[in-house]
Amino acid sequence: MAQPEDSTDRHVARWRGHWVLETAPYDDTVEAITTRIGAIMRHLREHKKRAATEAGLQDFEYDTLHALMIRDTPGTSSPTALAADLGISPAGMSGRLEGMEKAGFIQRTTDATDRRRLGVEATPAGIEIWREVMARRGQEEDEMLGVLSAHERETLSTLLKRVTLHIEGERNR
Amino acid sequence: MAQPEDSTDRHVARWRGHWVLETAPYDDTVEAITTRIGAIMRHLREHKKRAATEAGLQDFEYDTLHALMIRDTPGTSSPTALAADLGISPAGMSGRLEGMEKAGFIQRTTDATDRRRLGVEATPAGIEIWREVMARRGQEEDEMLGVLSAHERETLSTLLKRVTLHIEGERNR
DNA sequence: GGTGAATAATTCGCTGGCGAAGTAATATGG
DNA sequence: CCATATTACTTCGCCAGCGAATTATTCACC
Repeated sequence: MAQPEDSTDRHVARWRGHWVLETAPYDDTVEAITTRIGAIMRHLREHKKRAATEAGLQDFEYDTLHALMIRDTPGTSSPTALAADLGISPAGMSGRLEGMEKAGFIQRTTDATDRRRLGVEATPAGIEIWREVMARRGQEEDEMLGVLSAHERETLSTLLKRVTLHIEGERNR
Repeated sequence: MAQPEDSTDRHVARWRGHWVLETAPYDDTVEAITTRIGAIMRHLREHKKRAATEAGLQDFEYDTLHALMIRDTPGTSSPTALAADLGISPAGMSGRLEGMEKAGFIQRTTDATDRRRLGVEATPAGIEIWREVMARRGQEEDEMLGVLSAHERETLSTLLKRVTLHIEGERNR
């Protein structure tokens, strides 16, 4: 039962001492949750980056392929829609697609009925390398969450869902 | 009891149909957890960015001040240590400090005993504006996690801690 | 105590990404 | 139908950050 400390415990303990917000009282548990979520994300992000690099992709190339593959229409999109999904500017998208087309990961196709529109398609080579990275990420996620029992994972997922429902609901109000 | 769907539910449902990893069986709950953590992080990150901007700081300036303030020695550090905390290169740090010193948020001081070393200190103005952003972030975190009861927050924090202990333990092995 | 290794920060050349302006094509409405 | 607005992407000028090389200082040890 006596859990050892994680870095967040140390952070919060230090924090409580010299930072008390006058306006809102400082809540250890809230701070601990957000800090731990941050730590987990950082871990996953770094692992993703490593997996991508080892598969021969730059981080942003993998991100682009990934955004392309997880759409409702997997492997097909438009530059504008992709940019929106990725949270980058259309200008940045042009640059990425240029390089990735040259590298053979994606292909730009022209739309027959509207010549302003482009299509972006993942090539077989792109899909293959993306799958490679995905497999590694899946393994890492399983490994990471393997410390929890199936039941605990359900609990965790449900609690997180309450939070995401809340923030997604906010946006539509 | 019948919870509505969040975006992750939709993502996972779509996903299950057209993506099954041959090597490791695809686990809905694991995928849901990581996706939701990602959604929460993105929400917090965007809120942080907005709060910083509204307070008159660029995102990276706030990050720098923050890293400086949450050290064991709050408000004081060296460029190298700060760069390591922030995960940026020493070269990038030089640039940031240059701009932030001009803007009056931090100050570089010389070390009396070792003239290679510099000190970085947050100025009163820097601390003030950082606190402003912190207050907003704290409010947002409280608001976001306010959908959970205190008891549920404890549960969530504990489950997350099991995970962070695991990934932190890995690193020291 | 002088020479070579190590350490701290900066400078330099380059890259990815941004916002704004530009180009090209399609939609709209009088 | 023609003029104007809108939409989709690209180009341009700029900025933040990276890795490598540079400068300045201190440490280590024979």
